[in-house]
Order: sequence, then structure tokens, then C-alpha cells
Amino acid sequence: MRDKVAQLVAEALTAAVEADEIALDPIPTVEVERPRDPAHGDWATNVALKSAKAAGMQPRVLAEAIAARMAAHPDIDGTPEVAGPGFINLRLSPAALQRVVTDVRSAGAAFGRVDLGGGKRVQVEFVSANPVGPMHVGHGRWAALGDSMARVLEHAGWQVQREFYVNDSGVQMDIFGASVAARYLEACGREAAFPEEGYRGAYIAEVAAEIREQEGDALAGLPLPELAVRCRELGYALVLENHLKRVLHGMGVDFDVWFSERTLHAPGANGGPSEIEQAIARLRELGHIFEHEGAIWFRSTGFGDDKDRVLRKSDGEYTYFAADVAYHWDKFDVRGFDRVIDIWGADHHGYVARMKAAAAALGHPGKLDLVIGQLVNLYRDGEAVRMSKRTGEMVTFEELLDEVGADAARYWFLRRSTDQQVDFDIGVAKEQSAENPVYYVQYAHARICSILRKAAGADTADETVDIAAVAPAGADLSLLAEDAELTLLRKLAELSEVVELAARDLAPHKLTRFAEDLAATFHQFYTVCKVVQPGQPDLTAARLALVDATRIVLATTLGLLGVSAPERM
RNA sequence: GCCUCCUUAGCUCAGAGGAUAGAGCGUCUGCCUCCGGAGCAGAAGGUCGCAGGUUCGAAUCCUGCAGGGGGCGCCA
Repeated sequence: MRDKVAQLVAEALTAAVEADEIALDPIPTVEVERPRDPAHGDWATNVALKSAKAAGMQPRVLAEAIAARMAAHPDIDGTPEVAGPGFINLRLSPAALQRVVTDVRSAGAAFGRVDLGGGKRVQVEFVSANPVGPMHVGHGRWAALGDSMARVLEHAGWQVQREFYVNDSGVQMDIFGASVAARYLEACGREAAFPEEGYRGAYIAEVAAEIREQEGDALAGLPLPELAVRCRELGYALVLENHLKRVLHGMGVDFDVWFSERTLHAPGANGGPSEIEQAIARLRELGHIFEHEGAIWFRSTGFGDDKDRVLRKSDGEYTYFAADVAYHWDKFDVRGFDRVIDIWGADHHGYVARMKAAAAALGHPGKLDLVIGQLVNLYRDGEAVRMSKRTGEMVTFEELLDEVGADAARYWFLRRSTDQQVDFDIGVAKEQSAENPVYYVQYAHARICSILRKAAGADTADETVDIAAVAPAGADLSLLAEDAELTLLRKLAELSEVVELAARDLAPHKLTRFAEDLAATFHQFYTVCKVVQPGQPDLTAARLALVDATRIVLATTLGLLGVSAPERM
């Protein structure tokens, strides 16, 4: 619709230029926008304001000249109006709005799709927690964010892959193994010195207990270093399979690929170079590597970083950054993604410049987006909940999910823009349902389903009805002429624009905004327009179709957020 | 020291270079013989942190300053 309107204006502008009424060369691109104030119509263009200087005309005079050349069109109501400093305002005809009902109902869940991605492959990598303990609340936010972003990108025409990078290499894994080993020995009733730097959280003991359940006391006789390795590997598998995958799945987040950091360190096929070595070799080939004081450096300052970065330390160890470079080399050069989006916690923002530099150096400038997810501050009834991984005093994300539910948790995380810290009050998210917007939106959906059940002749709310089949096709939609009905139609039509913006800005929170707007618009319609009216079958049919279209758009929007759309609540 | 995010109504926050800056909560006033009141309508509430700049037009872009959150210095 937006493009169609812009084109109509552009044609008028061209016609006016050709008739020598306006002197403009080149003819500018016409952009239309939605006016903030509905009194200014459905679409407005500022082309006259922008071009006034080049044309040597007063903005309003120029706008009048364009408006006068606008051809009549069945989708446009009346004549364009010139307003304010020189805007041209256009109003959609009721027929164009009423058609939205048919569009929505025939497209179903595909309504609102746009083609920004052109089918190109994008990878979204998110959560990527160390497999050494339970997910914390921040991980939960990034899970909601990444998954919703993936859903939005799919709706915007991208081919999306969700990936979890498992940091299963490095000293934190060894510390984890030693900590679990100590707890395991304790569980077997053996003397065990707890490692000084060990993880003290209660979950370590739980992991150890699970291992003991699997293996009995059989491991207790192993030499300590060997036991630590066994515990590391067994504990890793438990955390990954029984915790991370289970919790994420429980909130509706399923990854396509779990990428192990170890594969980057491992020798290649036939004992060839590891991916880290290959990636460094590639950078060397491209001339971005130098050696200094026994270390191998990447000249990241050539790509906007503020200092050069070490890839291999003088002791021969590769840095964490080297693995990250290899990982992204794998994403771009091995797996060939057209675009990669990484969601990192705010504690990693210092790595943005060097990572972007690495992607650019490898020949993929502009293909890497780094989204920094800000932290979550947890409160319970107004009081801050303190958390520390080392002392083990923390609320895990799983506990939060159990307490407030996946829908409320996801919605609450997504409601804030990504670069805002979230203050999450468990009490508010769970108890004060009137204050909780997720229920407001879900309630609108449930209410529609209730209307449809009623229309289908169900006597009680418990009766099962095929909701989608209630509203008949072929209703006379021209009966939808009340202000509240037209306003609702306008809102439904906005979905594709919201998807476009959310995809472009990687900002799912725009969808929560829209969901709340749409729910409010529906509730307003509901109080003004009675849907089921036995004496007026034609009007009832038209309104049922409208209500059904609203149901579809609400469900689709909630679906993009990963939140359920309940038929009753 | 450097980086980064934030600063908009009493509170929590939206805001796509445009027209009279919006929503929710809170406060106040109304609306159920009627499809779900987890709802609706109305009122009050603002020097968009401060100062410059760019622009026909700035909450929005640029620079500086102030205040607050988080982070960084061949650690993982």
C-alpha cells in the first residue's frame, strides 16, 4: 500500500514536471509516511517541502501543483489535501480498507510478510552461555531477543539459522571439572579439598549428584586429575542436555546448530591445521598479521579498532579472540552466510570493534551485526535481587520461568528496546495481571475467540469450536463503515510495516508496541460495535470476518514474539 | 584514562528529520438489563538533562558539557 501511494504521488509529480508546471531536475524520489495524527489522513508525503528549494517555489504552492495532478484512484478517498507547511495528505477509501479483511484471512499466518531479505541466508547467534552452570536471567533475555529476531527476519524474507556457540574450551571448563570432582568426592563420603577458584554454586553439587547417580562411586578411585576431566565431560553433557536445551526448549527457543568451540581448536582433517590456524593463515595471506615479542598479532587498527590484538600469545596459547576470529571465518568463509548477527551481553561490548575489524579484514565488511543486549536487573516487589555466580546466590532463569511463566517472561524482556536495561520485577510480571501488558494483549485474542464461539452457537466457554471456520467467507464487507471499524482495519494493515521496521532495526520491541496498540484498537471497537446481532445477519457476518482477521493478526504478532495466543484464559 | 548505554509526564518507557511530543501505571471523574469489566471513555500532568551547530523544519543528526548504569587495559 505504501509503495502504491508513493507511486501515485510520483506519477503526479512527473506529470506536473512534464507539463512545465514545476521545474525539477532530477525528479526526487517520493516518500510517504504515516502521519502521527490520524486527522492528517492515512498517508502523507513531504516531497513538496523537500523539493521546494530546488524547484524555486513555495512549499505549499508546489504541493498544490502536485496535488492537482493526482489521478483519481479507487483506493484513495476524495482529493488529496495540502496541509501544514506543505504536506500532501491522502486518505484511503473505505473499500481499500475493507479489502484488508480479505487479505488477512486469505494470507492467514503469512499476512504481514515482506521481502527485505530476498531469501538470503542470515545466521543469528545468541545466548552462547558457558556450559558450566545454569542460565541466568540475562541469558533468558537474550534467548527471547534472539529467537524473536529470528522469527521477525523469517517474516521479512530471510532464511534464518539459529546458532548457540558453546564455550566448551578453556580454563573455566577445567575449573568447572575440578569443582564438580570435589563435590562428587564429598558425595561419596571422601575427603576433598575444594579448589580455591572453584565455583561454589549449589548447582555444582547437583551436577555431582547426577553424576553419582549415573556412575555410582566407581569414579572415586580415579586419580584426581583424571577424575576432574571425567567430571568436566560428564558435567558438561548434563548441563548442555539436561539444562540448557531443556530450559530453552521449554520457553519455545530451539537452536538449529550447537557449535562447539572445541572444533575450532581441533586439528583439521588428516591432521591438517585447525580452524584457528586456517583463519590466521587467511589473515596472514591478506596481509593483516604481524609478529611482535614472540606473539602473533592481528592489525585490527587497519579496520577501525583502537589497538592491535594478539591472536597467539608468546607462550604459544591462542587467545579467546583467536577462537572468535576463527569462528567468524567459519561462519563466512566455510559456511557462506550472507549475513551474521551476534547477540552479546553488555559485558562483551568492548569486543565489538575488534570483531567487526576481523570480519572486515576477512573480506566481509558490513556483513556482521553485533547486537549488545543490556542487562536485566531483577527485583522482587520493588526490592533488588542480588546475584553472584561465584557465591551461588542467584535466581536462575529457570526459576524465573517457573515462577512467572514463559509468556510473561518473554514479553517483558522484549518490551524494552535492546539497548535499554530491563528492570524485571518478578512480583509485577506474575501477580499484577492488570498491570501486565501481555495479559492485555492475550485477553483481546481470547475475547475474540469467545465471540467466535458464541457465534458458532456454543453455550459455554468450554465447548470446542473450530475458531478459524466460524466467520463465513463472502460477507458484504462494505457494511464495515463505522469509525471504530475503519480504525481497526487501518491498524490491521500496519503489520507489514511494523515487521519491516522491526527487521530493519533488529528491534522486536516494536512488535510489542504494535500488539498493545492493536489490542487497544480492538477493545475500543468491541465497546462500540456489537458483533453478534441475530436480527442483522449481514452485519454480523461482516463483523465476524473483521474480528477473525483481527484474531489472525494478533496471533501472528504474538507468534513473532514467541508468545502464545490463548483461546481462553 | 578509554569505551558503551541511558537522561522525554509523579513512575516505567515508546517515539520512522516533519504538523498540537505519545502509551501504560499512578491520581481524579464517569460507563455493566447488552458478545469475557483482565474492558471502555474523559480530566489533570512536559523548558524532551544543559549549551552550541546543521536544516525550510531537531526529542531525533553533529560537537561540547553535566548526571547515572555497565564495561575495558597480550583474562576467559
